Amino acid sequence: MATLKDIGTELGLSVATVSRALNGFPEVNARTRDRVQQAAERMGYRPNRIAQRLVTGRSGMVGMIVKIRPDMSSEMTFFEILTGLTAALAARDTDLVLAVDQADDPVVPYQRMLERGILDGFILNAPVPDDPRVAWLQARGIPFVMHGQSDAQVDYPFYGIDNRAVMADSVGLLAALGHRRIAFLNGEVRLAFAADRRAGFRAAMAAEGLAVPEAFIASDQPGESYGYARALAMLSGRLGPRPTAVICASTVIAAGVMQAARDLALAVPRDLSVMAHDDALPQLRAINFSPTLTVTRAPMREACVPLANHLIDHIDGVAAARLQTLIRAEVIVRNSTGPVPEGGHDPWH
Amino acid sequence: MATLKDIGTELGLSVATVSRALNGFPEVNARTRDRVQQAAERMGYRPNRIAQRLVTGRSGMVGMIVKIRPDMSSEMTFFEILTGLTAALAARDTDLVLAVDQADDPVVPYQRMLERGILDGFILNAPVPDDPRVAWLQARGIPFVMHGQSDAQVDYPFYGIDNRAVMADSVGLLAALGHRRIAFLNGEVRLAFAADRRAGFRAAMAAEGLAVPEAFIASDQPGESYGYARALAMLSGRLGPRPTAVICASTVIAAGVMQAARDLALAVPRDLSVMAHDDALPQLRAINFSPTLTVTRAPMREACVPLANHLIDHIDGVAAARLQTLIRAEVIVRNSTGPVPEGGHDPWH
DNA sequence: CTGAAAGCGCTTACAG
DNA sequence: CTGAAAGCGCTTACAG
Repeated sequence: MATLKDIGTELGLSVATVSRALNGFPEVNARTRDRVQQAAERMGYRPNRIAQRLVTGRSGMVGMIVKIRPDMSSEMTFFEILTGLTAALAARDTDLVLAVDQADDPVVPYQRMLERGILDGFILNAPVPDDPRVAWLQARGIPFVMHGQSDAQVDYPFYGIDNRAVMADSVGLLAALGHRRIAFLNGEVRLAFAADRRAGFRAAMAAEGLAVPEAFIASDQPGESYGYARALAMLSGRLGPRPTAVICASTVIAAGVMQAARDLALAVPRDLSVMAHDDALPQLRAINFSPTLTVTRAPMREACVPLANHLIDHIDGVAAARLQTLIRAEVIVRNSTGPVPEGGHDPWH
Repeated sequence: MATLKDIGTELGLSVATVSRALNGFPEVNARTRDRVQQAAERMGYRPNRIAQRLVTGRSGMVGMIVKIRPDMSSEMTFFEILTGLTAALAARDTDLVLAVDQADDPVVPYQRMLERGILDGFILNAPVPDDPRVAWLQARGIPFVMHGQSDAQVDYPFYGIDNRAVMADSVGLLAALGHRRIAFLNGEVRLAFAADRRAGFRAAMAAEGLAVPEAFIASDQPGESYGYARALAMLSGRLGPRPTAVICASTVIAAGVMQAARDLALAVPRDLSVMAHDDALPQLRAINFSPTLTVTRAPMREACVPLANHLIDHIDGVAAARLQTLIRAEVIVRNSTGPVPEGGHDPWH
């Protein structure tokens, strides 16, 4: 592998000049720069990242800890993030080091990764309220960015969607169609995003003057069978009055709800309106549902670009306050939502 | 962060001695070693990996390229491998850098990763026959290990299961139960493992003197719906004589076959024997099937230990010939296989 | 048993 | 505009 010294020797220049030429310093003579660049090209020069990193004190590597959950939806999401993130980081000359969390203590895997001593920072995901990882990393001055933050009142970089707005938009859309009995199949409420959505749902329902029976809110790991089972229970009437509309935390859950509707011979949207939040997972596209699914939409993969940039900018010294992005999900009305059945029309009777 | 120099200054020793003490060189005085180790502990010393790597010429990082396939089974498998691999690599003080392959050319992502200049080697997976990545990496002298190799006649390190033996064992077990019409729902034959299994299936059937109608072999990305659809087609009799036993390339496929059997009111194993190869994915355990599934079994996660060690040993200079592991899957007879229906008993008539 | 020195391949003040 | 030198934090022959 050619080094700066090799190029310098070849051209009768010092390594300092070669380094400057290659790094585009303005003071180097234009002809010198050209000669250096051509020689570098010809000799197949590649900078030794390790050496660069030793002197700059940066490793060019960031870490992410993934938690195994036996749930397809989180795996699809993880793949999507992995795709977007590795591309976005590579554009900033940064590598992603992964580890799998199998521990109980939330900070242990971070500590273990840090001890290996080669990380500039972390990408955190799946925040919980008062996430213990935040305090731990902040106490040690380790840069990080939080993915999925939806509360803007924090002092660290994050990227997330406004989950309260998601629920306000969803409830608003259904209420405008006349629905008053709206159910919500949420994700796991121990996660911040789901807690925020639950709060958002309650607030939006209250704002519309609508009641929220306990049976209308469920929460679990996203999965088709969860959606199916809960929808079946709610729609069978076993749990009390039946909802005329269901909001799902994800398209995976919506797939289960749709199946339950089919099994109960309910037509969507005539008998039941269904909508979901859509992370744009390629395996389960809202547009392929039958009928096509009304959603609030915020793609995961694209989100990885600002996510990666926030982290690297923060490592570069940009203040956290300037690295906080809260985006509003897009509302896309398709064919799974419609007016409430007349007079609370009950197709079972 | 404390350095060797800090410890040396503290103790009145040279960095060389401190380095030797910490690295367990035999020549250092026992008391000196103790003092150094205590000081290192007290001062929270962590070796700077970057500096170590600059001088040793090793980065302590290996790469893996994952290919996105919109198929749950490959995602479950990937998670399983990620879990085992990061743990096994960490035990050898090595980090895993991941990238996602979205290109057409199979070597492009490897080239791109290599250009970033910080990898000691690669873990390859999902080999195809005459895999172009092999020649490309060998031409450049880049160490790698192949996961899923099942042909031992190669000159590079690998870990894999003997796929021909898998089929010989499966066919042998069913033939011993009297089955003569055995179908095989294979994976994608463009992948080496599936090509090997197909060859193994044909050879094993021939050895038993059994015919293999074209309709009895299918091949596709593993998935429940594939298993369901193909089993339904075969068992309906539309494609000719019906099989009395089905071998599945994975438990995911077997889940689809079981569902098809249920929908056709066929009892397993009375009317149909079902078996599968089992990668021991925690999300879909053979023991949770009803009836419990007879399998050939070779866990993915455990396989990552020898896989990681082979690669690192190879980077350390161990000859490829000593780093080739071909294991035989275990045959586990459970309740989904039984004697062939009497006289080729046909439950449909 | 320990130390002084060279070196891994870069970057970057400091001189000229 | 270019070069000589110091330095990033280690490892490891080479002396003593």
